[in-house]
Amino acid sequence: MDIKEQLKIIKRKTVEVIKEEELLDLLKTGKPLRVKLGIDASGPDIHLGFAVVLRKLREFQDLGHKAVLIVGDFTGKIGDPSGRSKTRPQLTDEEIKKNIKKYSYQIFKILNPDRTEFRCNSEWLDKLTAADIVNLSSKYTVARMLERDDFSIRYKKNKPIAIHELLYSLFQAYDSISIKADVELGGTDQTFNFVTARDIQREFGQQPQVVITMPLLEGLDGKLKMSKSYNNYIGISEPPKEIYGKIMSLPDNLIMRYYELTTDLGNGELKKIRNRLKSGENPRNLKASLAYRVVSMYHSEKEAKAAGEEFTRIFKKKGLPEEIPIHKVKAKKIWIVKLLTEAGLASSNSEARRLINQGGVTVDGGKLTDESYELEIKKEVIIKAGKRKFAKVIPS
RNA sequence: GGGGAGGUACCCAAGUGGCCAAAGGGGGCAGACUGUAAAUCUGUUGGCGAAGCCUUCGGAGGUUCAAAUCCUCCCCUCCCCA
Repeated sequence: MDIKEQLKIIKRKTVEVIKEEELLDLLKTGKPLRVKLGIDASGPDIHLGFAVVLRKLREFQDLGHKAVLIVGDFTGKIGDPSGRSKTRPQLTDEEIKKNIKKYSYQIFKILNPDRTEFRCNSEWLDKLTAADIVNLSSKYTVARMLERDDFSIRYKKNKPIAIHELLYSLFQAYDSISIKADVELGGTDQTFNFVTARDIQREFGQQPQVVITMPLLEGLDGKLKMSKSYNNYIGISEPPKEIYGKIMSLPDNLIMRYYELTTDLGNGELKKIRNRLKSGENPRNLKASLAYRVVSMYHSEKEAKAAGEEFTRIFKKKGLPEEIPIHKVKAKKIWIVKLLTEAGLASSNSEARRLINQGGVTVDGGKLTDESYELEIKKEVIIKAGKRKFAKVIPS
């Protein structure tokens, strides 16, 4: 393919390419490029935000380049030695292996396995001696580290920054050296690390990597970036109706953003959708077709359709879902509060009481307001708690 | 090493002997409304089958009828000086 054409594809929907001329030169060589992407060894769900980056990586693969996935198992194994971060628990080799498996299952929904190389950074980081680490850290200064937004904010706010956090930045750079990355891909929040890597690579006599950053997708709350720790994410391997429902719960002002970043629609089609929104079409419909698209991408059109129908049934028509979890009860009579807790509709008796008092509980469609009610279990009964939780209670 | 300021629930943050299961905000949940799990408004937000009790304000002890609050020791963070 023509190099200009390649460049155009690569640049689509990116935020920044550092530097474009260098990328052009690399493309001109005609060799498959090594495109680095770092992933977390703790193996969380891959969400739509990360998928933005993965889909870009897939585009590289389709142009004949190689994806090099770096599993951060070194940092994973150490955990956070200061114990400050709960999100960095210590992982064993076993767990890491399991996580990689779990990861690849999700990743290959997007990437092409034939052009993917999985590497663990403990491969080279484990081998570093104290002398190596001193040498590596001599290549960078504290002042430059503190330029990083995240660090400078914390520093100004008198929040702690542990020294190993600074080191981790350097280790990431060292990853790039070890795998001889031509390009590194990631979200805009990673810019600093990626650029640091360029400097360090130069110090080690290596051609600096080209840095390509992608926009950060906002999460369900509409404000913060999508992330597991904010619990505002949509995982690509979540069940179809979860993905569908979560997209329906997006704030309306995020509709276009999601169309742009989570689908492969081109400018023409995006424009059409933008016009439909402007002309006053019910945003609900546009969200529904977005949800349909996304579910189709990661599951199938058939499942997307089913998820859509289910959504209409439950929320528009206030009906019942297709499948309702069954809860068997032995006793002839049971206290409603206890039943809600046992059936998993409430996490504690207190919460169950709250639900009842707030009018969130119905039994076979009838609202229940007495928290001391004893329910007789003679036949099958459908309990609904809140808008989305159901249980079918049957005598056993 | 010396001096100072701090550590409160999911997060931020008030409270400096009883009225404190702990203000306020964020987030979560529920209800109303609707176009939907949008937006907006209202309510609610430790646990235990009533009263009452139990656990929770960095940790361990102590004083007191009573401790987030006072005392002792310890751990952690930040600032200034060296």
